[in-house]
Amino acid sequence: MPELPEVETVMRGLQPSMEGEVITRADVNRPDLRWPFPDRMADRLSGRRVLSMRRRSKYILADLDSGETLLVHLGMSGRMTVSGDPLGQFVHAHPQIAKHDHVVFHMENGARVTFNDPRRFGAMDLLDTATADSHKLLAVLGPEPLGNDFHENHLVTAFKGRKTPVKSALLDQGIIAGLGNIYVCETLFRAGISPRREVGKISAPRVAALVPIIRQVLLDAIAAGGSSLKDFRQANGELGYFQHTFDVYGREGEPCRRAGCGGTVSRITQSGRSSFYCGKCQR
DNA sequence: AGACTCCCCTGAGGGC
DNA sequence: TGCCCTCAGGGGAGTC
Repeated sequence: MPELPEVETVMRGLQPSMEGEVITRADVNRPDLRWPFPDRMADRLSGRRVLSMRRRSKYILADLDSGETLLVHLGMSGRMTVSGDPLGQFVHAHPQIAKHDHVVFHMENGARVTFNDPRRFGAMDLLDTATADSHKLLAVLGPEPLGNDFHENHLVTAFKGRKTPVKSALLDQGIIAGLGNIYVCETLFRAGISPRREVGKISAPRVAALVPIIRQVLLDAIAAGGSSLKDFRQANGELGYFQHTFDVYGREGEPCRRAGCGGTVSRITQSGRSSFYCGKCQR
């Protein structure tokens, strides 16, 4: 499910209920998600104040007053939703434990934050805040596409001489962090580049042009509250709606949206995942 | 090093 | 209605 825009949307939605607030109690309803939870996770969360929340790639990070940072990954089907807000800000109330509600945070302010993940590809961990960036899941990440470290030279260097298809390269979290299948497809459509194109054979100007396109695709998606296919929900339970503006993703057999193109959207499989593109205007 | 494949897991949707 | 098959937004591990 969640790529950078969805994780950013969830994190922003959680902030009003969690940032600066105390976790009175955490209910941990199973021993693991993708990996075992850290030792005594419920105890280490209970009574802690959340000092700040941020996003790195597809991870949500919450710095606690204990000197530890809670790391959350939503995997493919994970949701974090807020209910029980005493201000009535969140009308999506589900007071009972539903199927796949694996972790529930009870906030001192009355909010209840529920982590629900049917497929359990998600993850949670606790790390030392001071050395969080060197955590093995974070240390391997490339620059944030919306940050200053992501620029034309970075991509030109990363692509130089490599035979990887551009689809695979943009999915590589070590080259650029946070893109997933949907936004890579949409990016390549806007750039007019075929997903099969070897990165080493894309001219430097076309590589450079990817930078603002990637940023704009992500900003557009964040502004739309992310994309909801099957699973994604914002923290208040609402759908995102960027999926209504997909140019190629999920549009196999439908007409290309580029003005005057007249092509048809194709689907191919690359490294086990579907790529959608117009073979006529993406070269 | 780089490029594959497989796998973790549940649920939805299509064909019959 | 039900069964079986395929597929899904991520990403780590293992292999060549």
